[in-house]
Amino acid sequence: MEMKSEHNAPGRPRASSRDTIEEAAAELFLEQSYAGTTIDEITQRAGVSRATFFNYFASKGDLLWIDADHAIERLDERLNAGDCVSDAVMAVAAEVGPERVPLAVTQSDVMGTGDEIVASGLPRVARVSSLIRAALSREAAGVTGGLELSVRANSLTGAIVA
Amino acid sequence: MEMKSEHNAPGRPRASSRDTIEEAAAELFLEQSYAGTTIDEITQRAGVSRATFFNYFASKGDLLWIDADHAIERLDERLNAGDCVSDAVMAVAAEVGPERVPLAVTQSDVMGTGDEIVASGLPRVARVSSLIRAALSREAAGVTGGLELSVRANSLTGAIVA
DNA sequence: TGGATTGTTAGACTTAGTCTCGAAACCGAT
DNA sequence: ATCGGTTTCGAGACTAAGTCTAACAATCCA
Repeated sequence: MEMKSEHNAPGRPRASSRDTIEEAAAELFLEQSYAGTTIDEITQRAGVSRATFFNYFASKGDLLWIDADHAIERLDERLNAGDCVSDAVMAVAAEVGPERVPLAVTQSDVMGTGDEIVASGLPRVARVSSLIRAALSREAAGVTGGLELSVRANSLTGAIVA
Repeated sequence: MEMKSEHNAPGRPRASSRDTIEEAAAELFLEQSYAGTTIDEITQRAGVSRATFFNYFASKGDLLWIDADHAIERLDERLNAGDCVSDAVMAVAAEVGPERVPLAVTQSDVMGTGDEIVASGLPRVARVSSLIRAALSREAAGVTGGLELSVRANSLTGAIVA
């Protein structure tokens, strides 16, 4: 388990661009809306090039789900560590707290449809659902009803989203 | 209720472009995948201009959900006609039948991730959910528990999707 | 014949996302 | 100090989706 890549990484060191980009994006999303700001503007304010943006984020929509992605990773860790499903979910949910409202929510209020936002969020839901399904199938090894499994997993993720 | 706009519409008549586009797209999606065909190719084969495409479809992804959209509209009609929810859902589901597999499904098998496909499908799910929520709230006028309403609506849509 | 209305088209434009290549910054070893 | 190796950063070209505008074509009605 490499923790933080101490200080002897081969190659050029990162210029701490990631945090800079996140901050610039958060600012601009407040000033103008999400849909109203281009990647060019973000990288321009962050003082990095456009190529660097895609070096850190796979798509523009990823910016809306930074916090959620962190939470999902923690959930994954706990599940892999053998925690039971409900415990892991509650623990992670408690960690995030209400002050950590993801940008996605605040933006969906501002924007008209929020259609693109919800679309960008779908892969996260799918991932959580997949994680929980796997964990559930490990828990109840005997019950092989795949469909019922999916249903339970989906209803759980639905509860989480709410 | 205007049925089909008999034959005396003012203005230029449609050149039956819509069906032509749908057919061309279906062909190309089979030959090459969904992601592998551009809108230019589709309109080229259909013999219409690119602008005309966006005159009939709001986005490329809409092509995958033509059948589903028809079903949704029928569902809407039935609900507005006062049918009870479960009856309307069953009726529409019976209408579609298994031979009418939407392109979305066949394509998601072919493609790698199917991520974009599922994203393009989300608005449909949202719409169905919205319709059902509205109908349910009309049915049980007394129960104002908005959250429980949403939960029931969502679980119903989930069942439909499956 | 001459609007009024509607469908079609061409083309420019913006933006997200991909790709390639070269330069910059660091490492360890010679 | 210099030489590879390795990784990040940046510039620019490129594709493709989607928007927009303004012109053109076909039809109806008067």
